[in-house]
Amino acid sequence: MNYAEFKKITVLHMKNNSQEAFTENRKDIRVKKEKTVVKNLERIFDATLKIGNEKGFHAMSMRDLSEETGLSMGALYAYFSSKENLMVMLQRNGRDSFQQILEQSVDKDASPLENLRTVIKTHLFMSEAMQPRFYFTYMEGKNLNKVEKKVAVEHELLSDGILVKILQEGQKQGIFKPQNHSLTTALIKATLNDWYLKRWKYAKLNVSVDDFAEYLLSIIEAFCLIQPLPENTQSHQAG
Amino acid sequence: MNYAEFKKITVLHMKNNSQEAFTENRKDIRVKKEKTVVKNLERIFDATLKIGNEKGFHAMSMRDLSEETGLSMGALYAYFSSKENLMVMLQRNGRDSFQQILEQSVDKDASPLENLRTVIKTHLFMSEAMQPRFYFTYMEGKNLNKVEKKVAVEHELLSDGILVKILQEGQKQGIFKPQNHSLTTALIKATLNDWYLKRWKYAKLNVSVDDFAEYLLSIIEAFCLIQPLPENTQSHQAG
DNA sequence: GAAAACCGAGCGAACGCTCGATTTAATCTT
DNA sequence: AAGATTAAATCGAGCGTTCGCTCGGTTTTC
Repeated sequence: MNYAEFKKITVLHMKNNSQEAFTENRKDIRVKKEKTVVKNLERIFDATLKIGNEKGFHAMSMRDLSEETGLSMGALYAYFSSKENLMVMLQRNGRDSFQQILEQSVDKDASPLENLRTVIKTHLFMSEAMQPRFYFTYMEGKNLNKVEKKVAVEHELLSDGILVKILQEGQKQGIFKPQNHSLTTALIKATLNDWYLKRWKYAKLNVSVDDFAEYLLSIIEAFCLIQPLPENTQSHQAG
Repeated sequence: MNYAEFKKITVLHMKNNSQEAFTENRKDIRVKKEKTVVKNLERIFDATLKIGNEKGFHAMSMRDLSEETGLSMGALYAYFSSKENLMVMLQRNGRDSFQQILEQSVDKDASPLENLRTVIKTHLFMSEAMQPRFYFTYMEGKNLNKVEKKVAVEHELLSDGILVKILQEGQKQGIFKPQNHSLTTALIKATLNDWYLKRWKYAKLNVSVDDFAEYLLSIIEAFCLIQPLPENTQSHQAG
């Protein structure tokens, strides 16, 4: 699987997440008609991500958001109860579907190595397709209140668990070396996050998301596999 | 070298960086006596890092800073010309000495492998000793103006260059495999940054900074070395 | 007794948010 | 089909508060 293939299959699944936001935040939303809510929530989310990525969520004023969305101040507050509530909605929204897609990507009948490759690529390709959202979630997560911060941490550990489980299964099958799989996973996640956090660097290095995936996987495999794979024919060397 | 040894040698070198800040920002500072400036700048920097890490720099008000430092609003503004100027001072300060210490840690007579190990540990141990500063610099860097952002990017590329050079030299000597050393470096940096960005996770995993260093190095060596080292006697396996 | 350092009330501007007025859409009546 | 009625959605000036920052006055230092 490469990014182009992934996009065709999965992007549609991720688009209609403002509909989820409607059902999950019904009580905070004063507008009745679902169609209207979905349409305007998407505008609000997109605008918030745009401005938020440019100058940070806290520096974004509701007047900025009003201008960007074309909605008045009053209209905006029909879709969320406060600025913080908007932030929480944005953080929650998409997190569940992210976890879900990651878990669905695991194939029970496939080998641990195949699953390792699939999960890493899925994570990477999702962040590529929704870079502003991932960047925003990472950077603004620290400004959440205690409760929401705890929820975010638990979600991250849950997501880490997918990889840990695959590594453990691989060890059990005698394919992967016995190692600290939680730590391996943490390091893998760090590099996966870097793809959307340090976009400018990889653009400068002329590295595509497919290049990145293959390179990262070759590192992980060199470390984890007991039986090293035959050398890849494509060269990794820079120009 | 482990963290305890590092701390004894290098921490003193990093403490007096508010003195540098004085000489570099003389024109923006109204207070004359160097001793007074150094003392109060350190209080201001420490307080800014503390509050900034708690609630973000933008959410920190000058009244917050006044309370935390024990200085009045008027006194504060004798040490910087604006809130943004304070941010810029903090970002610049320490960056040069960081680069300098990293470069000094490279030993021309040592092997590339030794230098790789030293540089990675030095980076890691510095971020451990000054975690609030590193966290602040990473998280608030995006809120800088265009010029300062460009300076930050150039510094990062400069710092990456140290590792790239070591990897290239290792390849030349036939110790390291021919690979995309810039990309390898980017991935290494991503994991190094994760150490101070996701502190809670490594605390939960009960991983010390020394553990982290050794584990990361074993991954890098598995990927880079042509002649694999004999298996480490200490087990990486989790409990 | 200057000079240096510090103080903190107060300025205009911008903030998050509200609410009565207004416009738009949906439903009912004939 | 057209007008009347009601409900839904939007509007934006204005509220109270807080923001970054200043400056005339006070305290500290030498």
